[in-house]
Amino acid sequence: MPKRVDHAERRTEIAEALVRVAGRRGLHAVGMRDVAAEAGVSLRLVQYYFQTKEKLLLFGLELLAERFGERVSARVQAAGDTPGPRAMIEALLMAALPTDDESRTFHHLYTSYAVLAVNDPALAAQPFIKNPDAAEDALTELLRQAQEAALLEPGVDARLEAAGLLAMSAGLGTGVLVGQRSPESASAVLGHHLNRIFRTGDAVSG
Amino acid sequence: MPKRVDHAERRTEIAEALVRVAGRRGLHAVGMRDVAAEAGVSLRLVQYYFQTKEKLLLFGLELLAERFGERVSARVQAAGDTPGPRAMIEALLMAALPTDDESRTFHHLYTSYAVLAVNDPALAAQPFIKNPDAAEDALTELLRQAQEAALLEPGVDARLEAAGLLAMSAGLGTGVLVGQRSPESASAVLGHHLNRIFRTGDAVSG
DNA sequence: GGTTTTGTGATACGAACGTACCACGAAGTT
DNA sequence: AACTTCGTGGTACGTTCGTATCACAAAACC
Repeated sequence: MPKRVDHAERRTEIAEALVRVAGRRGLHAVGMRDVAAEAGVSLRLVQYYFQTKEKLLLFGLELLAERFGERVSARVQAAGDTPGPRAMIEALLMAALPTDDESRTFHHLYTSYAVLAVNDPALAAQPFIKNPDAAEDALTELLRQAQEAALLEPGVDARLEAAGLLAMSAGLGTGVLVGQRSPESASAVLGHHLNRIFRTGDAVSG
Repeated sequence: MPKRVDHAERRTEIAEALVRVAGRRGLHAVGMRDVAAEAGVSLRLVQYYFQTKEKLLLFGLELLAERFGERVSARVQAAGDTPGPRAMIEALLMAALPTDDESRTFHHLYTSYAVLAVNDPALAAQPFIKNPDAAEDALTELLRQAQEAALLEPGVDARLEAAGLLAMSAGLGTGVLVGQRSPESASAVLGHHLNRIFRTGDAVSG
């Protein structure tokens, strides 16, 4: 029976099953058996490709981060067609809000991992948790470009602003996730803050 | 042996033990036996005062919310001595940042509960999770007062601003919690945003 | 072609968990 | 004084979980 199989591919399939089932039932409620069932393989196989649950979780986080990074990039690039850096900045921030199933799952699981990371050094060491975040650098750069194009109000510090906006987006995301706030209201808040940073469109063209 | 005992008091003691041990080891890792040990009582007693683990968790969340509310109120009122509404606003926002053990535990556990609430209707229905938040109303009111005193830049929408600031504070708090960011850097970000909302102090007095 | 590696299944094991049960002594009640 | 209620201890039960073990067939290798 054993055809030679691509380990990396198999691991990805299983980790995807992990993400799916954890998104549905919560990361805390997911066991090896659930992942196996969701992936349509035996428990043994999950053990075979990942030796331990911790390794599976770690890989799941990597996958999650990678997939979400791709999603955000795609959205930002798609917004690149629209003229002006604001469209890209908005795309970056809005992509992180839990507006559809995919981003909801992402927010949910990322927060779950963040909570686990508080007591788990191995998780805390993962780049996606630990890093000053590629997103912050990217957003800072976008803000700088807007600044050079004289699109921003004076007195804006690009780096601090980027950090604040991302934190706000994350915080709003959690609010949406737990049902405190609608996606529309979250994006209204974000929009208002962007309005206070960008100079008014009319004034610029006039 | 059985002296008559105050149930409410006992329940509080046990729930405090839950909060302590969960803050140390993570909510997901806490069992009834751990709570019993931490509270210095038998497993049976935890069962006696709370029939089920779910009820214990629910009560723990209530306690957490109540205690933290008191903390924030105390800080805000203490800042009331300093002239100007900005001090109070800053106190409100900074009190939520995980700068010491107490606020760290609060952030950690609140986030844990929020994650659980995604898949647990009983938790999601808890006021502290569900409500548009007393904090948002309070902050909105403070901003309105500042606005009437002509302390804010024009174009600020008090309610949207309040929501954004709270979300930012929460997001920054998570960053601090997982070690992405230092408390100092978080409060710098918050401070910068407040600076952009408040009119410059020099200009006001001059 | 024999042998080692590789992929897969089934199942067992020990620990931990939430909960339930049994027992008993001290207060309170009548 | 008899009886009921309340607080408490100890412990057992059934489940679930992560992991380990045994077994075996198809492929790869020499």
